[in-house]
Amino acid sequence: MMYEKYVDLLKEKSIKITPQRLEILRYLDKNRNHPTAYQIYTDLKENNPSLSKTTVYNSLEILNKYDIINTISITGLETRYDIKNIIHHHFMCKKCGRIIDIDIECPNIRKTLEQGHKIEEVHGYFKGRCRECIEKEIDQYGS
Amino acid sequence: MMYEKYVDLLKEKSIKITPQRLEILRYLDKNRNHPTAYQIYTDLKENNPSLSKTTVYNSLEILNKYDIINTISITGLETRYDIKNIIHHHFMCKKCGRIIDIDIECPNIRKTLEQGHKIEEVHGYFKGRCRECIEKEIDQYGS
DNA sequence: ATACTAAATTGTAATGATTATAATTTAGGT
DNA sequence: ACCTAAATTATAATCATTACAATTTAGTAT
Ligand SMILES: [Mn+2]
Ligand SMILES: [Mn+2]
Ligand SMILES: [Zn+2]
Ligand SMILES: [Zn+2]
Repeated sequence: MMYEKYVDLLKEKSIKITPQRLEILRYLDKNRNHPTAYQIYTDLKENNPSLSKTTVYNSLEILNKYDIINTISITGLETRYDIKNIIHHHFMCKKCGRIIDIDIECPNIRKTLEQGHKIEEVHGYFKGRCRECIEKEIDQYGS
Repeated sequence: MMYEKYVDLLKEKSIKITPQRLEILRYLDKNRNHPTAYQIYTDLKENNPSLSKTTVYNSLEILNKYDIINTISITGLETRYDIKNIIHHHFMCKKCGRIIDIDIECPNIRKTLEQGHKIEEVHGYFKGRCRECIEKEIDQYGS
């Protein structure tokens, strides 16, 4: 019952069901903070000591290939992962590093299609200073 | 006269003018195909044998910091660079690897600002199959 | 023009994310 | 219960980027 949801997701796509894939899927479902492969690996390793980093990478690759998760390359440093939900953009705070969901679609797709290209992925990334960090600065140094 | 334009750009920002920085700037001005640091390095190295890879990275970093160039993290693998011109998005073809300019701004910025965040960078990335690659496939296998 | 100095350049080594490889284990079908 | 292709694992390799320390240089002051 705890993993049923994820079993179904994998069954739909006829991907082989393994405990590792289920754990990773559940992790991404519970942790919507766009973790790195390494974060997923170390967190899950606590309760699954035999888990291998390679398996995390392999699993993320196949889950992405079958459109169950998304990749985010906003930092330029490492790939972040997001379980697929409604389409949205991302905002990265350059101060605290958080990656925040911005619930908008991209209305610009038309222009790309007009030129004859076929769009399979849309990534909208903003970078700057988040509200919390701005407010903290005001508290500290005055408006 | 050949480098005057780039000398002025650096002077404006009070960045120290060095032959290496001028070469890199000129390269990015002439090569609008979003090259990697390594591509810039190897191409410039031919006529500037003493050029160091570290210098390319350092120069790109400072040029980016002073808003003379942009970084593009569309591949997720390595950073691409673009001399700053009008705001635009990028389309990457998963077949041929080209990164193509899409001349649109992002009309979604409002939503991010509404939430109190301060936007300093906007990155719009599309991925898919470019027109040329699609046409080639049709030629080969029929529509 | 010369001398000075902080900053830039250079070559090399280190880091860190990701991928390749090969041996072992396992999921799912017969 | 067995078989086999696929998945997992540990380890090593790769590749982009950064750190470091010695050398050179741009820009300024003398
Ligand atoms: Mn998200
Ligand atoms: Mn561009
Ligand atoms: Zn923040
Ligand atoms: Zn193409």
